[in-house]
Amino acid sequence: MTPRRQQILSTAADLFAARGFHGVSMGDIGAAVGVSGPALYKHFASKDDILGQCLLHASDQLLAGARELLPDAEAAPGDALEALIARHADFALDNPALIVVQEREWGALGADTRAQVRKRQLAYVDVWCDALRPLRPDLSAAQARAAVQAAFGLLNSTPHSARIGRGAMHALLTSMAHAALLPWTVTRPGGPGPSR
Amino acid sequence: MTPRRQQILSTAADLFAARGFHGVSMGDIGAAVGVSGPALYKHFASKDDILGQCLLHASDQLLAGARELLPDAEAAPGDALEALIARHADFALDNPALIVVQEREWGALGADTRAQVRKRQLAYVDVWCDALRPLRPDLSAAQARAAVQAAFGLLNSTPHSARIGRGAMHALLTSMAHAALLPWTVTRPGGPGPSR
DNA sequence: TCCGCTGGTTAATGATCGTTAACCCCTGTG
DNA sequence: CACAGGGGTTAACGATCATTAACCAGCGGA
Repeated sequence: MTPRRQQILSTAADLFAARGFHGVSMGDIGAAVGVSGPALYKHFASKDDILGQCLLHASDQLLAGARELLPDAEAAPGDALEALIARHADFALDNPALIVVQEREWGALGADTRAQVRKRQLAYVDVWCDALRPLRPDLSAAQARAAVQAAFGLLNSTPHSARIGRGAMHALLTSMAHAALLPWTVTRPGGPGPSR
Repeated sequence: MTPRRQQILSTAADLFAARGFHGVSMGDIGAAVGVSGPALYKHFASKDDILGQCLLHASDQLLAGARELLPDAEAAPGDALEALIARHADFALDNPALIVVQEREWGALGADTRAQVRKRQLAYVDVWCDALRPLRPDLSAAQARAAVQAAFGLLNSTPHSARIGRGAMHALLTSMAHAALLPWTVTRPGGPGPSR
């Protein structure tokens, strides 16, 4: 993939995240990358194509990252979920625009592209559920999916706040997600807890 | 407020949540309430006015509901956060469209209305922080705000899943939010836990 | 040197949108 | 009965948008 394409996709994702797909014109995207309007058709077939490539790229990255983690965790199954949480937090902190666009604009996609993105998203949720369910046998399959989606909502809250540094945010989000999904495994640190 | 106005606001919120503010035309909103296009100007000054009233109404309801809870909780301060979580989960489950629009379209507002909505949202976060910080003295003010926003993200994940019934969803969300914000107070129920 | 391709440009086209204008019906009240 | 006003209609206007057309500069290979 040519660097121009990547630049356009990244810039468009930022604009879509800030103003919504229908709130951004081709002229806006072109101006943001230093060319003007119709030049974008040399790289993409249409505005919908730009959005589609954004979402396909984002869902691909998330799913591939999660699957990359799985072989390592077979020996210590309890750590798989931990790794998924940390990886997702990294992705959300590094690509807030992709996170926002992915959860906001999937309805603006054509049926075919939407199906492809949906497939990746469902597969991603499945990876999480496979990691969660052995640790939470009290949850039904549907409950596990809902819990995973809720954890995504927590981790994806990054774009709405981020007043503390990236490292602190990462630590906060991962610890909260861990507690939300595996509440009984939390150990109180040595420092002053809330009971005092 | 006349019932027609409320019908328009509610219908518009659903449409805005589904397709985004710029993805909905005045004709769409009119058709959804059974009138056509320009008739809406008998009730609202402009399309932006409709969005503004939606967001003002939503932020008002959330903030008023939270403040209504506070006096009752003065005797038992530890329960204030519990009540806020339960109330927010109720609101999110009952008004998914308002939740989506509120976190998605605030950027499309005019400066004046945006400031009003922002003020209510900040006050709402403050209510949560005031309830949380006595229970979590280990968190700085900024960390508490970020944690509260993350809890919102968790509770607001409702529109993205909701495959289990409302009661089960409410129980799941409140227990996860509790564990995420107050991890050390979680008690394992008598039933079969993950430790077998 | 000529040629074709890549990646630009500006102008034009047709559709859609927010908004206004002009008009109309109904209903309650003097 | 006259009539004012609330709530609706269709038609029209100007702006904006996605997309296409037509054209052009640079450049690597025959």
